[in-house]
Amino acid sequence: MKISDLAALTGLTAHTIRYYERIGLMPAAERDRSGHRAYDERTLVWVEFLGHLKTTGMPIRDMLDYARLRAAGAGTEGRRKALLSRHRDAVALRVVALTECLDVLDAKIAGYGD
Amino acid sequence: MKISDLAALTGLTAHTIRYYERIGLMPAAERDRSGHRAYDERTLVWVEFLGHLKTTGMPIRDMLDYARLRAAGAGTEGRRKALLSRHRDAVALRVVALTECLDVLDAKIAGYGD
DNA sequence: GCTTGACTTAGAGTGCGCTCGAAGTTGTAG
DNA sequence: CTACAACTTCGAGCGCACTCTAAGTCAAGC
Repeated sequence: MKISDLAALTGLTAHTIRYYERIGLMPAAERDRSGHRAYDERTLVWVEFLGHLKTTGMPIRDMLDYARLRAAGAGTEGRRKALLSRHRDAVALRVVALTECLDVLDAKIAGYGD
Repeated sequence: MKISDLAALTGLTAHTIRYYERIGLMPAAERDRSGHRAYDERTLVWVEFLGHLKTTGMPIRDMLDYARLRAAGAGTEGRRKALLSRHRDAVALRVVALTECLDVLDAKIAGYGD
């Protein structure tokens, strides 16, 4: 899979994928015989997971912490779990906040009548 | 109410309040006899509403559209309602997306065992 | 063989939303 | 009268997450 394929599948641009690699969010990609990046299924899964973290508003610096723990391999599971759990709780709080704001918006909208 | 009071009540800084005024998010503040900004209750309500828009991720340029319609007064209610309705729907979609991501996170966290 | 287009690198530029600093003025407490 | 804190304006700087440009390489199709 070339970088354009990964880009098409993930919705990122090739530029962004190289940027993610550069900052350490993705491991250095394998290369084909012409020096082009070659990706496999595992990378796709990882990028999609990053997408979930991004959708939920995790800053890149925290994704980097997680990526480094993942790269460090065995022995870091506890810290990875803790990191994700903290994030999960923060997201749950944001869902509550957003839901409350929806009520405010609905009231305001209703106030404008038909 | 001075700018520091409004800042304390809203959680913004005085710097940010002046910035909001500068870009047009807030009308030019009244001044007391020494040239200091003097706010009333209505401003507080407006800033709190801006806070709801901000919490729900509305970009400042959209808040500006809303603020300009509001400043234009009567006759813009329909457009104000439409703007808020569009935003409301976008927020509702984001709540759904976040909730789905919460499931993904929970599954991932569970995968790390105890 | 040559064009075309996707790839490569390094590094500069962009848009957002603040955030801060400098330099000066004013109101209040001791 | 003097400190001192809080206010004023203007404009520069920052952190984030990309986003794009330039200059060059490479492989495949006509």
